Amino acid sequence: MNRTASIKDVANQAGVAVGTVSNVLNYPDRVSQRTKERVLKAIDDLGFVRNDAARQLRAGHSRTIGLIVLDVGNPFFTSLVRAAEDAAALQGSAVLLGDSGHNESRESNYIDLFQEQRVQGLLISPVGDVTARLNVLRERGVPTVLVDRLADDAMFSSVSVDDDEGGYLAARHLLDIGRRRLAFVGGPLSIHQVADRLRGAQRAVKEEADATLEVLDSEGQSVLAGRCIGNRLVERPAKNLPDGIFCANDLLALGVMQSLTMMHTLRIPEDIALIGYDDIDFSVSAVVPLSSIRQPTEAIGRTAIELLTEELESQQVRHRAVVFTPELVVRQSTAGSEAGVKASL
Amino acid sequence: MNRTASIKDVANQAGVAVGTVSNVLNYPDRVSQRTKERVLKAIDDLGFVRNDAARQLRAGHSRTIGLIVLDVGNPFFTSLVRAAEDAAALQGSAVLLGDSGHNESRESNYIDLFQEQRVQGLLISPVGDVTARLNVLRERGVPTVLVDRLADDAMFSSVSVDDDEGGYLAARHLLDIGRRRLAFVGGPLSIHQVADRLRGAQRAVKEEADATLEVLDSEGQSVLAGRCIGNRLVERPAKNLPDGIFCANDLLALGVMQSLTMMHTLRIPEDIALIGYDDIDFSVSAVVPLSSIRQPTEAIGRTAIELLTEELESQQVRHRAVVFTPELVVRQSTAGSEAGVKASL
DNA sequence: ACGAACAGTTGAATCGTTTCATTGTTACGA
DNA sequence: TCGTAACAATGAAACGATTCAACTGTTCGT
Repeated sequence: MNRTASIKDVANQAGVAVGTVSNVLNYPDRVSQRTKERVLKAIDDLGFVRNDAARQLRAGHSRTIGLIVLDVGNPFFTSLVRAAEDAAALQGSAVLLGDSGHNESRESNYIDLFQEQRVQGLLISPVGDVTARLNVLRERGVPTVLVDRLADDAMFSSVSVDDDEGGYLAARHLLDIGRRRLAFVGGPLSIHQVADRLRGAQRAVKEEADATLEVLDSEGQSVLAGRCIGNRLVERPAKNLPDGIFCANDLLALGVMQSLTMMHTLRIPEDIALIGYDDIDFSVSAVVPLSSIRQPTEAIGRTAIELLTEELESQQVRHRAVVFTPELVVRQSTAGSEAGVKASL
Repeated sequence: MNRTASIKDVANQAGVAVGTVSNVLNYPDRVSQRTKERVLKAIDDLGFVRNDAARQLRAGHSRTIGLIVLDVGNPFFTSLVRAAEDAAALQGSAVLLGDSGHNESRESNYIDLFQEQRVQGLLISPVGDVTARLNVLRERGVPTVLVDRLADDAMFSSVSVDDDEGGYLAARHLLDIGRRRLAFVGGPLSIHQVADRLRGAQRAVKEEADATLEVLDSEGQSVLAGRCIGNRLVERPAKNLPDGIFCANDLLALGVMQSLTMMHTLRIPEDIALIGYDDIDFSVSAVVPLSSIRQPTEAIGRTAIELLTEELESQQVRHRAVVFTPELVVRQSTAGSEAGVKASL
C-alpha cells in the first residue's frame, strides 16, 4: 500500500524545493517555464493530489459552506440546494449538506460538525432557536445567512419568502371561487412557515363575513401525513366537510388528494377545492393537477450564497433581509365553477 | 476578531500539557477525574472546538465517505442518499454528496474533490468509464463500491438491482393484460440502466409472437422529457398509437401521462396502459395512479455502506456483488380489462 | 567593472492535532 | 527501606501544504 505522494515527494522527484512546487500550484507566474514543466511532470508521474486537510490547517478555514435544510426529501429544498451548490461552485466553494429533518438535536449535531470542519459560512433553515449559537459563530468569523426564514433582529442576513402573503393568496383564491367553509391543513404550528401561512389565510378569511376557517393539525409535512388527514375527513358526514382546503405544502395536498379521490363520492374541485404550497414538479401531474403557491427556489438558493459571500468579503456589512413574493398558480384542483379556468402548466 | 481557541489554549487555561487535553478528548479513561474536570471546564470556558483539518492531517484520512449520484432531483436517489447517510452516521462517518447530473466532467470533478478531501471510500453510480481512476484510488487505499450498477469485473464490490429483470416484469405485465403494441420510453440508451430495462422488455416481447416493441428515445429522464415524448405521441393518428407504454422511470411516465391526459380523447389505461419504474412516492397520487417497478432504495443505500465498511476494515476482502430483485407494483394505470384489479397503495 | 534591480528559487516556520516514549508519582509487598 | 508495578502527565515529533524573508544568479546601466 503505497502512501499517496506529498508535495515533498514531488519536490524530490523534480529536484526543486517544496516552496517551488507550492508556487507552481498557487502562483504559476512566479515560476519559470522550464521549472514549471518539470514540476508538472513530476506531479503527473507520482499522481500527486493536494491534501485538502493540510491546506485548510494552514489557511485556518476551509473553502466550504455549510447548508442545513429541514428536509431533503421535499422538492422545495432539493431545488434550493441545487441552486445553492451551483452558485457556490461558481465562486469556488463546495457545499456541505445537512438534513435536520425538523429535529433540533440533528440540527445541533450538524452545526457542531460544520464548526469542526471550519466552514467559511453557514446557510440554515432553522428548526429550534439557534440564535445564540449562531452569534457565537459570527463572533468567530463564521457568518450565517438564514434561509426560508426572516431574520427577526438585525443580527443576520436572511432570504425568505413572504409566507403570510402566500397564505393570503391561497385562501383569497379559494374565497374568490366562491368557497366559504375553508380548512387549513398543516402542522405542527410551531413550524414557522406553517404558522405564517395560516396567519395569512386567516387574514383573507376575515375579509368575508360569512367565511370560516377550520385548522387541521397534521403530523409533519409529508404525503403520508396528508393521507392521514384525508382519511379522517372522508369519515365525516358530507355536510360537515369543508368546501375549500389549503395545505401548508404540496406533499400534504397530494396526500389529502389521494384519500379524497380514493372514495369516488367526493369530487375535486366540485365538492372540495384544494390548493397546496411550493408548486413542486409533481403537482402538475397529480390526479387532479394541483393549484399551488410558487416560490422562487432557485433565486432563494442563489441569493443566499450571494449574501453570504458579501459578508465573507467585507468585514463590516450591514445585514440584509431579502424577501421574495410568492405567486399563485391556478390549476384544475381549484378550477372556478363560474368559468372554465384552463389548467396551466 | 478573536481566533478560535486551540488545544494549546485549553492546555494553558487548564494548566496541563496538550497531550493531556488530547487524551481527555480521545481516551478519557487515561486521565484522572480531577484533571478531566479541569480540562472540560477550560474547554467550555474557551468554547473550544476541535479542528477537523488538523485531525485529518495527522490521521492521514478523513472520517468521510464520498457519494456520487446521477441526479439528486430523482426521488430514487434522494431516498438512497438518505439511507446511506443514516447507515454511515451509525458507524461514525459523514457522507459527502456529489450530483453528477449524468455529466462526465462533473463526475470527474467530484472524484478530484473527494480525493483532495481524502475520503475513506467512495460510493458511485457512474456515468462514464471511471474504472481506471477507481483502480488508482483503490491502489492508494480508497475502496469504491459501485451503486445501481453491476461491477462487470471482479475489481469492485457493487450493489445493484436487476434492471433486465425489472424491464421484463414491466413488459410481461403489459402483455399479460392483453396489450400487444408496446412502446418503450427512455434514453439516451448509453445510460446503462435504460439499456438494461429495454433489453428485459425486449425479452418479454419475444415471448409473444404477435407483440411488437417500439423504442422512443427520450432526452433524459425528467418529467419534462416525458412530456415531450407524450406531446409527440398525441399528434399521431390513433391507429399508430401503442396500447402499452413502459417508461424507464416514473418521472418520464408522469410526464407522458400529463401529455396524454391533457387531450381528453385518450384514456389511461383503457386506450393506453402505462407503467413506470422506481415507484417513487408521487406515483401513487398521479392523475391515474401509476403502476411501477419498485426498487429497494433503502436496502441499496444501506448495503452499499456495509460493503464499503467491509473493505475498509479488512485489507484483503473478496469483492462482492449484491443484486436485488425488483418488484412489480400494479396500480390503476395498468388495471387489467379482464378483472377489476384494485389499485394498491 | 561595479552595484542595482529583478526574477527565480530556497527552506525553515507555521497551522492544530495525535502519538508515544519518557518522566514523575504513588502504593504496596518483600 | 527498597524495588517495582501501576498509573498520570508530559512534551517533542510527526502529518502536508503555504508563506515569506533570505538568498542566488542574471541583466543592465553607468
